[in-house]
Amino acid sequence: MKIGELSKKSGCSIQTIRFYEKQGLFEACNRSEGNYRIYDASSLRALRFIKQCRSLDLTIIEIKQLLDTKNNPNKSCSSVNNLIHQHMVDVTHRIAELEELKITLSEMASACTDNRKVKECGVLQLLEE
Amino acid sequence: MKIGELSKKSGCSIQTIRFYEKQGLFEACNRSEGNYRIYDASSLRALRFIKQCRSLDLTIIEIKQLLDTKNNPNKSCSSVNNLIHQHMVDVTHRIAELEELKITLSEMASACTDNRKVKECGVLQLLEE
DNA sequence: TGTAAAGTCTATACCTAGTATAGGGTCAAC
DNA sequence: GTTGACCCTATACTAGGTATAGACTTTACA
Repeated sequence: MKIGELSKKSGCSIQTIRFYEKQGLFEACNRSEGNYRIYDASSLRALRFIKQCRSLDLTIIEIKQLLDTKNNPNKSCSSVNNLIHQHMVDVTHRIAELEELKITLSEMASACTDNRKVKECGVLQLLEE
Repeated sequence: MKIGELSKKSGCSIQTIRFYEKQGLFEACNRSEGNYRIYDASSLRALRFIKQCRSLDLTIIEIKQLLDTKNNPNKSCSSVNNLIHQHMVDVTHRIAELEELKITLSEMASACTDNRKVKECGVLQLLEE
C-alpha cells in the first residue's frame, strides 16, 4: 500500500508518517518504480505501536528505545517497566501543578466581574502584584 | 539599571528579557552610550506583570492583548475576564486528559513485573494492541 | 491518446517559549 | 595595558509535528 492508504488506516497524517521516518522510527519496506513509499501489513502494526506510545505521551526518543528493546526478546524488560513508572510519576506531578494553577485562575476569576472598566479590573489588579 | 540587574531582580534570564523585547512585549526605556539597555523601576514592574502572566500559562500573544487592554483604562474589562475563564476551561480539560492517561499508565504498569524477558513483557503486549 | 485530477516526492519554513552558543564590543579595577 | 565581568547581535537548537512550494507519477475519463 502507498502512504495515503497507510495514513487513512493508521490515522496518522502523511506528513507525520514521513516525519517518523526522518526521525528513524519507522521505514517503508521499499519504494515503487516511481519512488513512492510502499508499505505492508507489518508497517501498519508498527505505526500503530508508535501511535499507541505517543498517546501515552512517550517521546520519540523513548519510543526508539522501546523499539530497540523489542528487538532483544531475551533481555530483561525492566527498562520498559521503569519507563512507564517514571511517566506515571511525571504525569502525577503535572496534574498537581495544573490543579494549583486552576485554583489560582479561579481566585483570579472571582476577583472581577464583566461589568467593570479596565482601570477597576480585579484580575488586572491581581496580576500587578 | 542594566539588564543583568533587572535579570536578578525579576528572576528572568537575560536571554528571556531580550526575547520578550523581540516579541514586542517589553522595551528598555533607552540605551547607554555603549549601547547597553537601561531599565528603571517601572521596567521591573512591567516585567513582573509578564512573569505573573506566564506563570498562569498565558501565551505571549495573550499577554500582549492584556497589555493593550491595560492601555485603555476606560474600556470594559470583559476580554480579561473571558481570557481567564477560557484558561480555566482549558486547564480543567487538560487535567481530565492527564487523569485518563494516568489510569492507562497504571494499567500498563500492573501488566508486567521487572523479572520478565522482553518477549513476555506485559507492557509491550498491551502496546501492541 | 490526451489531459486533468489526485496522489506522491523532496526541501524548506513555521509553530511555542525560550536556551545556548559564537564572535565581538564596553567598562571598571588593578 | 590588560584582565575579567558584563553586554551586544545574530544564529541555531529544542519537540512534535504542520504547512507550504514546486516538481514528478499515476489514475481516470473522454
